[in-house]
Amino acid sequence: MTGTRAKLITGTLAAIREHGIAGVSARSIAAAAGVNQALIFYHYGTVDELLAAACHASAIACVELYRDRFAGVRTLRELLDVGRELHEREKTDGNVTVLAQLMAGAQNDKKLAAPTAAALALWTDEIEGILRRLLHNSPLGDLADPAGLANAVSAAFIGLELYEGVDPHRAGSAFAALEQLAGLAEVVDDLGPIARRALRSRLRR
Amino acid sequence: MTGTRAKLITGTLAAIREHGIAGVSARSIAAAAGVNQALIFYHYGTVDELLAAACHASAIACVELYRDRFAGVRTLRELLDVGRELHEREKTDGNVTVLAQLMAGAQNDKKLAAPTAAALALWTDEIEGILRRLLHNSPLGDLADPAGLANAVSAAFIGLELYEGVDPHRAGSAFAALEQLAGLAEVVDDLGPIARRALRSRLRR
DNA sequence: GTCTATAGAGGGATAGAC
DNA sequence: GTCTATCCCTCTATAGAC
Repeated sequence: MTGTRAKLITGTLAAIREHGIAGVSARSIAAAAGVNQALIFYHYGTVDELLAAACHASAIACVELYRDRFAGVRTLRELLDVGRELHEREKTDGNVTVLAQLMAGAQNDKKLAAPTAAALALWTDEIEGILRRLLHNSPLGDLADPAGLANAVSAAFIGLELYEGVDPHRAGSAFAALEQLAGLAEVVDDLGPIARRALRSRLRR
Repeated sequence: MTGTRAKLITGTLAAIREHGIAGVSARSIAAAAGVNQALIFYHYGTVDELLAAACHASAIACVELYRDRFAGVRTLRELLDVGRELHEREKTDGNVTVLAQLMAGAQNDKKLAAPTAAALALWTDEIEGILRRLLHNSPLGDLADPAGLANAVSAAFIGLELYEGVDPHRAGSAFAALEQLAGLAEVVDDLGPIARRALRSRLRR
């Protein structure tokens, strides 16, 4: 935690959160890390390389932090609760913010695309596992693609965090609407065997 | 179209698309606009002001372009088709890309927050109108909040466009999964009156 | 309204002492 | 590994000629 490389990683994440991808620089990172600016180039060669390393470290750490929480999810309701929790903690923690900024930067800086995609993949793989569990005993199970849905969920979450920083009130109403919608999915999930069969046969067409 | 202010607006949008929010500058904008750099400050005072004006102009024009298309949407399927069309045209047009970059920038540049939120509101208001129509004759109608859902839809779309620039394959699978899910909603929408009543009574609890 | 020129700050990256 | 000092570039914004 006290090594220079570690300081640079946490400093980079702090700088992205504070200044956004448009405002990060070797100087702002070094200031946040409390480290000499030249050390960035000694340890990582270029600023992009450091951003890539920080992106990787952040995703690994954050997914690790939520692994147990994710493993305990048994219902859609619980998945939404974890989402809420993640969203609340975002105000102080800011992991999704970092990912969103890197995604925005990666659109026009192709050296950032691969590390950003890898970080996203860590999240979506985790979510895919959860969805696979949730869908297993659902009448929707064999119709929904867990991997694709996990990607959609991640993308939506990224979009919502960006929305939050621009129009918190509307972002909040979006979260609320999604929870209402999930209530519907729970009802479908909870149908008796007869209704279930009817629904499935309809879905087949 | 040939006035300096108009050139600056279209140049700004081009520069955002080409360089992202991290790479736009008075110089890159002036180059894209084919105009002297000092004119930015003469006409708009600061780069942020120009970004705000371009954001507004882009949203107005793009929503206008899709207004008739939106007005014709009668089913969820048709809404998804418009979404697909918007997504396809995004590769050459890039209006959502611009919005996403401005949202990313607005997280840490509070002068961008209000114009970006206003541009988003133009989109969500349009989508809200569509959803209100779609939900009107649906058993879900009185459970779902059209405004909140419209915000969620917009946020998800922004997230998906960012995803597309970083991992096109996974973004594609996300789109596909959402279309599958919409197929389910269509079935629910298409239930006979008896099943409908049963579903509604379950939802009430 | 448009141009050139430039001030003054901040940027990435390197050389070389320690 | 870490530091200072520095090169050279790009940035925003302004002054002043046309």
